[in-house]
Amino acid sequence: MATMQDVARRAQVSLSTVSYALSGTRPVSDATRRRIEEAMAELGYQPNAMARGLASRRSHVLALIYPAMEKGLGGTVAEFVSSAAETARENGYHLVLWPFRTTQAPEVRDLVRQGMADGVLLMEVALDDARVDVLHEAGVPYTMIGRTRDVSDRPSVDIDFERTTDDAVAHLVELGHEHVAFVNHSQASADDGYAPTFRAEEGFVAAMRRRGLEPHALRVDESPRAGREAVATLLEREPRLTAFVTMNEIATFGVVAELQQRGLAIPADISILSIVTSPGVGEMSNPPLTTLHAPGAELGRLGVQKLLSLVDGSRPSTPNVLIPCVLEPGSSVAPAAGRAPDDDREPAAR
Amino acid sequence: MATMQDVARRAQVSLSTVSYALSGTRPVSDATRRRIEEAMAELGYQPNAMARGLASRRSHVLALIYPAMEKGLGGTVAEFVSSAAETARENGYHLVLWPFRTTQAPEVRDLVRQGMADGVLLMEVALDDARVDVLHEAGVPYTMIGRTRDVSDRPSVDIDFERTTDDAVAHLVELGHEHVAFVNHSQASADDGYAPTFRAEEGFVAAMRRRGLEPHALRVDESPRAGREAVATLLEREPRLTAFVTMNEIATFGVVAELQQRGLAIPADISILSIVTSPGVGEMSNPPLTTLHAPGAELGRLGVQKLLSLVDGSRPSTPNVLIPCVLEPGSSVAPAAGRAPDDDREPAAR
DNA sequence: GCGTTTCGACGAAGCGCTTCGACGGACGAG
DNA sequence: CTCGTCCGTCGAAGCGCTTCGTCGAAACGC
Repeated sequence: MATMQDVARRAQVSLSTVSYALSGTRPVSDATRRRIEEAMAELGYQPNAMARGLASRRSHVLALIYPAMEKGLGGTVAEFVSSAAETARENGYHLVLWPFRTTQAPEVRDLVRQGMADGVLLMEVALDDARVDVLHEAGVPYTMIGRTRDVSDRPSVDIDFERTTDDAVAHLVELGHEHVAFVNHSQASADDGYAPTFRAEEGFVAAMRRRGLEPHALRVDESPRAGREAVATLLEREPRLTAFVTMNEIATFGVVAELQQRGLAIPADISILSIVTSPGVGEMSNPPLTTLHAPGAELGRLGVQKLLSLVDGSRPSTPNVLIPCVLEPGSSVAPAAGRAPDDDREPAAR
Repeated sequence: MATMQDVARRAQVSLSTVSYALSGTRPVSDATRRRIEEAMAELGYQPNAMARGLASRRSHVLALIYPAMEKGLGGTVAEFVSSAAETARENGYHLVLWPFRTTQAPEVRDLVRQGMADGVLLMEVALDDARVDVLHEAGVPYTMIGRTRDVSDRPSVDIDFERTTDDAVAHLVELGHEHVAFVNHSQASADDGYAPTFRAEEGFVAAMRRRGLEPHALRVDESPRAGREAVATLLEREPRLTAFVTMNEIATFGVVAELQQRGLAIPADISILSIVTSPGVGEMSNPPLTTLHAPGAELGRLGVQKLLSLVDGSRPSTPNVLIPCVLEPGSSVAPAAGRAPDDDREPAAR
């Protein structure tokens, strides 16, 4: 493998001149630069990543701490990871995967100290997350996907749950729905400090109250069976329900199945609006679900960009952002039963 | 950040002795080793990854070239990636993500030359894949997930499509099914040289013929709509069909929907056995699908282990392996219509 | 015309580690 | 008691690059 020294010899210049030509840190005359570029091309030269990293104290590696979930990763996570990796690459960085859960803060600290990563992206932060503290103390640039309890000055990008739940409620209310239930993630997720469970619930409750409506929210285990039971519970609590907002993909399938089994047609009798969904999930139901799908790819891109602005002072800094979910029309939402047909159109959710 | 020099000073030994104590490359007395370990603990020492990499010419990084698919990644890919990352970490390696499609062999070559990765894991190899050639020529250790056209001596792990399709057919035949159709991936995937499309089709055809049965295989686009159309096409071709084997998750939902719409009960009238499925997909149908699910996690683990055995001569080498999919019972497969009820049990798939 | 900038290039000192050759002392063999 | 071995340790030479200080020569001002 050709080294920078080889290039220098071939171009009849000193090693350092090659380095400057490559980095642009100091001026190099056009003639010299040309000779160097030729030499590099002829030798197929590629700078050695380790040497460069050692000398510059810049590994050009970003680490992504992702949830090593037992349940397997959902499509949103995959989309996020993929988009993050791609964005990193476009900017000359590598993305390494660090599978660490909230409890593994010490491991994170050790890895960070090895200087392998210039910055860290932290997915699925819990409300109280020791990993964040570790990163903060270590002084490594980092960006959270999600937010810790205190909505502090810590750099983050996140889904805008308030906006998303409000959009969902608004969409349904415009169609005449007044009795709407919310199928949330499980109690177990809440116990783990999984933030979306709280933020979405609060958002839904607020959105309903704001419109003078009674919110019916339920935390439901991530299983079709629990989804079926949720329908039973919620319909008992409020028989006049005409719509469900769901943020629990697996349970949603149970909800659909149970409603159909009870002879309730979707969307004629009951509407279902599934929020924060993974790509393609809507299509897997019959009828296809109307969804507000999670902006996984966008989060990945923005997260990396934000992190890079922290790592590399020369890039424009980007502010903390909240991204709402995007409406993807399906066939599971219709005007509330009993409404005049001229209300038939579905207004945009935004 | 403490350096090895700091540790050496504190433990009153030379730099090199610390290095030997850490690596075990040369003997170090117990007393000395103890002093060194104490010093390391007191300083919170962690060896610098870049320096170590430069000096040893070992980055301790594995690269995973994964399909930067437009369609978004499926659960199997996510499971694979996650398991690969975890296995790498358990062995003291990092996993970096390189999103490159088949056409980006030059980019792969450049990155490899930068010496960032000790070895490369290549997902979703196409039948003819320039990336493999590049890796081969560069002399980097690599392992393919999947296989190229010539079933050569190239290191790989893969799903055992023959076995999986044969298991599927066997399972159905034991239940009395004689007219079975296969819903494959799309023609487009075949045109891209996507190997599973071919291997599974060949496997299915062979499995049917071996039993004296007529195979009905169809390549179907990855959409529910195409799945519905496939049902129409196949039922027209062979009205006596009692079972579908599907290897196309999105289309499968269309298949289910179309059958139900035609008043055909699943599994009473028609059985559906979905193969090479992502985790959790079965539960998303109503009734839940019986599946042979893809061993994503196992492939990830074995792929990394194989690669490490190539990278690091001191590890036991592992042979090329083919892993079959695993039966996950659901409620979409039953004895063929018209069969006696005493045949009611579902035999194990192998 | 001479001193002073400015520009472009050079040499050398690291970055923090691995690894090779060497060496002193303890120990067994003769 | 002496010589050869082996064990444990040390010093130094890189690994391939970045970056600082420096310096010659061309360009400039008065």
